[in-house]
Order: sequence, then structure tokens, then C-alpha cells
Amino acid sequence: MRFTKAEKMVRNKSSNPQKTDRREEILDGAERAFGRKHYHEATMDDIAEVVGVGKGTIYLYFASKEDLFLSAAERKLSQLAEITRAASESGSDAADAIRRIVHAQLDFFVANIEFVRMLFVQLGNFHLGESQSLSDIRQRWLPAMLQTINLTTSAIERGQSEGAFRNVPARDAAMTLDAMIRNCVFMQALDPFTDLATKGQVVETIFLEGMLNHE
Amino acid sequence: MRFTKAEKMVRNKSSNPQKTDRREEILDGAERAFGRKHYHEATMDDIAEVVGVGKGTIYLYFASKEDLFLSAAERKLSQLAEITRAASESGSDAADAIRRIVHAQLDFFVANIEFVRMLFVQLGNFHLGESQSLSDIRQRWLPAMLQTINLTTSAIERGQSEGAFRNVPARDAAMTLDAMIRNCVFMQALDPFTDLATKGQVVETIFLEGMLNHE
Amino acid sequence: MRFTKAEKMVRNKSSNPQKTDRREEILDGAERAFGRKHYHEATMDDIAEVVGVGKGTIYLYFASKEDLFLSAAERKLSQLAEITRAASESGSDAADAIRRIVHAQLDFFVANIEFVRMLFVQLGNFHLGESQSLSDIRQRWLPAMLQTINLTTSAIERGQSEGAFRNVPARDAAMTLDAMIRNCVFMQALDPFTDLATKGQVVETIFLEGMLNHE
Amino acid sequence: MRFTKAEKMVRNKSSNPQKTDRREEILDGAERAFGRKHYHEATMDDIAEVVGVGKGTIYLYFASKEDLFLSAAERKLSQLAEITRAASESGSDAADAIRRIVHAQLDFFVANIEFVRMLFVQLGNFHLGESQSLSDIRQRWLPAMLQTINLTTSAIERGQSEGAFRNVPARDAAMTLDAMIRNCVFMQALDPFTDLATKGQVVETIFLEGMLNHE
DNA sequence: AATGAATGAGGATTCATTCAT
DNA sequence: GATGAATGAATCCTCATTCAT
Repeated sequence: MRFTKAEKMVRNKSSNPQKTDRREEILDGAERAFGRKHYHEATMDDIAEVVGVGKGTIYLYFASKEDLFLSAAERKLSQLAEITRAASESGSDAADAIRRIVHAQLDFFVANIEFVRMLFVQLGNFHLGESQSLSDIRQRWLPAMLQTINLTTSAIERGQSEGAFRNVPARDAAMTLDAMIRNCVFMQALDPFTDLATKGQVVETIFLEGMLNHE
Repeated sequence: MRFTKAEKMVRNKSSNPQKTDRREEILDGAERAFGRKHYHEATMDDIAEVVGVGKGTIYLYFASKEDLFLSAAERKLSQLAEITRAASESGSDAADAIRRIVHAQLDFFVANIEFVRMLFVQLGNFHLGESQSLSDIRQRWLPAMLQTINLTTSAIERGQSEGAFRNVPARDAAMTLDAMIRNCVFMQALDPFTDLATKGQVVETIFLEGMLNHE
Repeated sequence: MRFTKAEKMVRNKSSNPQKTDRREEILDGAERAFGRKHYHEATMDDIAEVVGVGKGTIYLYFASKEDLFLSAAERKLSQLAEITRAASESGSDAADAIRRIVHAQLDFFVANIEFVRMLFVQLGNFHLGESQSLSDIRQRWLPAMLQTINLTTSAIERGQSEGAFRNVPARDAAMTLDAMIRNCVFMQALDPFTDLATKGQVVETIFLEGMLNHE
Repeated sequence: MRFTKAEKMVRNKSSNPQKTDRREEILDGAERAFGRKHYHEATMDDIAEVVGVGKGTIYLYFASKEDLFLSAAERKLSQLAEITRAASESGSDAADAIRRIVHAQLDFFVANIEFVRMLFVQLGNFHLGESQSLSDIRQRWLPAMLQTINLTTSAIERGQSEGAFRNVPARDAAMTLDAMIRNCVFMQALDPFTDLATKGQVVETIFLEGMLNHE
């Protein structure tokens, strides 16, 4: 039985253990490589070397450099959404859910610092559109990104309907919080000697105190 | 008579008005070109076309593509620092200074949306280090960036010493605010139909209410 | 036990019926594959897929892609020589032999259109030499090709010695006839709706009338 | 003033002497390079070396390797059509026109042996279709090829309407003659010591005697 | 014997930079 | 000073061949 290239690509997502492993290995390496250099600066040779496979091998699992890049980010974004869901659900009330989301995401970002590099280096581009060939970035990344932002938005809306949170546009607030958290990782990278916990605390304080109804 | 490349570059910083004008024109064009495409996606041909000069001409004023890019951003970052200083100084008290900074920066970003694209697309890289050839990004950008962040930090410290602001690490808070403001521009770019004023209001509310001492 | 590559190749020429069958299958597939695409455009993957075997299997029977290609053509050229011999021998006189050769070859070409594609696409190269890696094309193909052309040449010489044919260099005439016949197949491919029989008739008429002594 | 790439390509066809010269130089080199090796075997490096320019320079004048190849052949085919027209028009009667066409084309082919190699190596492919990316070969080459074949066809039809030529399908006869002439060049390449004049004579004799009405 | 995943040399194309005009 | 034609290093991707299973 024969498969076209496209079909093969799909098959790779199936559960064949060997192929899946190799695919994951390549994604791991790509994450590291793209974490160290810009999309345009990381060459396929770099990536192959990091992964420890031949250049051609990558093309057995991914259709192009772009596909590889999008896939690597996609995987991480899904994990982030999952982390966020778990954090949100374990919160006793809205404020607690927010607190847990903040810390869960911080932990995730720190544990995946290379992903953060990779992702946010490209993210400006995502937000700001234009880039033709990377245009389908939207299609590949948006679902997981929306899922994540929606979870935070929901937590805020819950707090608002309970009367605990100030009445600001929930989605805007959620995206603001998102930016605040990401920023901690940037700061951490800038000055590795400060404590990330402190920074997380600052975000938590400012955001929660800013949201809470003090009457 | 001949000049080494270094000598030429120094000469270009001289005050010959014609040369200065042409240099500024090129920076304007670079800003637009880099605003539309990634550093690696914008070619020197693109830039020359946008500026309306020959490709070789750019090399009379800038040593390399990288130098051009760094210079264009440098100029804007200085303007941002200037704007921020004016806003901060015109504030009647700490909270007012913060409010003015938020809105001044938002206005500046909106008026220079292409710069924001250009800058923040590369910024992740800046924060997160590594990239060899762009390593001197630090040297070129850091002064103006520090100046800007220090102005916000000072305003916060003023509020804290007056007892109006909560006692969190001022610099971390300043950088958090910075991230919140930048994020507005991203959101604006994502959904151009929402009102930027609203988003600015959300940032102002969350940050100020979060910082204010409610006892 | 291990064999060097050369030993393996020799073994493959042995008469083990199974191996021979598989070898023929692969040649059949190669013929189809090379008939559809240029030598350089048909990949070993293509061929393996057409044949319905694994890519590695081909290398059990042929030393390289080039060897496969040369072998496939070699086989067909031998068949063409055989067809031509039969046609020539069944002719009652020289003119009749020529007529039979023309039609036998046309029939063969039509029945093996993919071979014709394969062969004549490469043939310019053959005639015109140079191509290093394909240089031994000569050694592999020339025997059968000479055999074919010699049969036609003999028929013409017979006609000349009988006084029926005009006295032109027989070998040149034979090669000209060969080109005329091949050309029919090209024309047929160009315009599939015209009748090949007509074209064959044109060739027969022009060649025979041109050769016959009209005194 | 600025031009898009496509516009530049068109401009190159204009009469700017420098650009035209360089373009012609490249075509000359391409002709030699493609004459020595198959389209797929001649690399852009080869061609650049033969021409004596940098690899990138070729791309200033031609959009791709394919474009270069098609352009080189196009140029020659136009010259062949022109040669053929002149020969046909200078013929005193139909038979004479044919004779002149035969010898003019032979001379042209001999003088442009590398073109013949280039062209006919690819021509099988042309006639026999398929090759996707080279599909527009048709559009680029057909006009000049049709022009050439139509000239020969006309000469034959003239002879038929004058009653001098046998009544066979004129176009088929023309294409047959074409194949006969091309074949001389092949033979010449095979055995460089034979006289091409003799071969031309054989073609002329067989074709004309075959076409002439002997009643 | 048969397979097809892995490999890396090789090739088309792009683009920052130079330099003759 | 200004230009843009020329360059070739660098990059993505393909595919013949190998070899562990």
C-alpha cells in the first residue's frame, strides 16, 4: 500500500511508536534550535545537528522548515492550554483561579524557556500580520491560543459575576494578564539573578488588587 | 581621497545638513520597510525602493543592514524616552504621572505603529540574548530603553515614598506596566475595530488600582 | 555469507527462475516509469512504486539507477532487433522486406510507446556523446542497435545488387529510414487523432519510390 | 523609477545595448552548456562558468534555469525559421526550394551543433508531453517550430499543385523530411569522418525521387 | 530476500555587499 | 555623491544509495 507525501505526514501523527518517537525527538530539537535563533537564523543544518539526525531525515517527518516550526510551536501551545485548564479548574474561587493560572503559566514558561524564546520571538509577527508565507500561522496556532486566553477570560468573568472583580472588559483584562506573565519571563532572562517568584508576586498583586472591588 | 569604512561612518555623524537629511530619509524608509517585514524578510532592495534611492547609497550612510536596523530603532527609542520624560514631568502627582505616561506612550505607539512592529518583532530576541551578530543590540538600544524604564520607575518610587502606592519592587512594576502598554498595541493590531482608548483605560485601571494603597 | 556488489550482480544473471521473474518485473516497471518521465525526473521511489516493491529491492537486482535504465533499454532494443530480423526474413524481395520492416517496427513502437519515449528521450545524448556517467550507454546499447540497422542495411544492399534499388550508400539509407519510422511515432504522439497507418504509408511511399530505379 | 522583476525581464528584451549584450552572452553560454549536458545534468554553476559570469548574474536576466533553457532554444528556433524562409524563397521551383531547404538546414545544424544537441535531447520530451514544469515548452517553442514546418509544407504543396510532386499528405511529408535532415546530424556526430555532404545528398535523393511523379 | 528509514552530497535560488561608472 | 550590475556565500530541499531489521 502506498501513501502520498501528504498522507504520510498525517500517518506520522498516528500511534506508530517508533515514528512518533522520532517525530517528537525532532520537535524537541527544533524547539531548542528555534529557541536559540530566529526562525530565519536557525538553519536546517543547525536543527539536524541539534537533533542528531541527518538533514534529510527531518523532511521525512515535516514537509518544510515552516511546517516544522509551526508544528513545534503548536505542540507547546497545546500543552500551555492544558496547563491553564488544570490550573483554572483547581481554583477555589475566581481570585484563586487567577492566582493558580499565573503561577502555573510562569512555571511552564520557566520550564520551557526555549519555547518561550521561540514563540515570542515570532509572536509579534503573528499579532501584527503581514508575513505572507507564514500566514497560516493563524490557522495552526490560533486554536490553542484562543483556548488559553478563553480560560483566563472565563475565570475573570466568573469573578465579575460573583461581584468580586471590577467590571472591566474581561477579554482585554485577560490579555493584559497574559502580557504581564510573559513579561516576567523576559525580565528573568534579562537579569537571571532576580527571583522569578518575586516577579510573579508583583504581577499577582497588581493584577488582583487592580481587579478586586474595594468598596 | 579615501576613507576607511570606520572613518566614513564617523563622518556621517557630522552635522553636514544635506547628509543629515538624506540619512534621516533613509531611516524613515527603513522604519517603514522593517515595519512591514521581519528583519530577515526585508531586503536591501525593498528598503532602497521604499526610500527611493539606489541600494548603494544606503551603504554611504550605514555600514551594514544590521547597522541600519539598529540605527532606525535607536532613533525611535530615543523619541520614546523623550515623550516619556515630558509626560512624567507634567504629572501633578505620582498617579497622574503614571496616567500621563500610559497615554503618551499609547499615542506614540499608535502614531508609530510600524516602528512598534519592527521593534517588538525583534525585541524578544533582545531580551533573550544569544543571537551573535545582533549581540550589540544591547549596546545600541539599552541606553534609551533604560532611560524610559527609569522614568517610569522614578514615578512609581515617588508614589511609594508619598505613601500613595503599594510597596512592590518599583522596577518590576515599571516593566510590568511597560508590558501592559505594549500589549494594547498588539491587541489593537489583532482586532483593529476595538477602541484603543478602552484598552488604555483597562491598563490604567488595573495598574493604578492595583498599585494604590486602599486602607 | 557475504558477496561483493560485483558478485551479487553476477549471481543475478543466473537462471534462478524466481529471481529472473522479479528482475523482469522490475524492468517492466522501469520501462513504464522512464516512459513517463525523463531519466532525471523519474525517482527510484517512483519506480519502486510502479513496480510495487521496496526501493531497496531494486538494488538487489541492479547496481544503480543507471544500470537499471540501461538494462531496460537493452532488453527492448534486443526485442526490436528480433522483430526486425523476422520481418526482413519474411520479405519475398528487397522491396517487400523493407515494407515489412517499416510496418513491423511501427507496430512495435506503437505497442511499446513508453519504451519509445524512454529511449528516444535519451537517444540524442547517446548519439551525441559527452555525458560522462552515461558514457557506457554505447557499450550496452550499440550491439542491439547495430544489429537492427545492419538488417535494414542488408535488405537495401540486396535490393541494390538485384538492380531494383538506386545506388546510394546503403547504411546511410538504412539510418535515414530508421529516422523516418521513428518520426512517425513522434508525430503520432503530437497529434493522436491522425492515423498512424497513413503516416507509415507516407514513409513507405517516399522511401521506396525514392529508392526504386525508375528507368 | 522602479520595475518589478517581471517588468525587468521584459525590459531586457529592449534595445539597451549593454544589457542586451550580456543577455546574449549568457544565452551563448547556455547553448554550449546545454549542448554538452542534459538539462538536468548541466548545473547553474556549469553555465555560469562557461559564460564567465557569477551565478547570480544569470538570475538578473532570466527568472530561472528553465526560463534560461527555453529562451536559449527559442532564439535558435527563430533563427532556423528565418534560414528556412530564405532558402524556400530563393528556390526557383518546388524541387529546388526543397533542395535549398535541405542544405540550408544542414548547414545551420552543423554550424550550431551544440544547439542541435541541446534541442533534440529535450525534444522527445516535447513531442511526448507529460513533463509538468516544462509544459510551457509548447508555448515558447511551438510558434517558431510551426513556422519552420509550415514553410516546408508550403514548398511541398506548391510542388503538388504544379503536378511535380506525388500526392501524399504534405505536412506528414514535411515532418518526415525534417526528421531525415536531423538524422544526418546525428549520423555525423556518430561517425565524424563520413562526409555530411554525402548524407545530405542521400536525403535529397531519397526524398525528392520519392516525391517526384514518375509517370 | 525484502524493506524503507536514514543519510548527506549536490543543486537551484536569494540577497547583502562591492565597485566601476 | 549616487548608482545598480555583478558577485558568490549561504540556504532550503531532493533523491540515489545504504543498511539494520
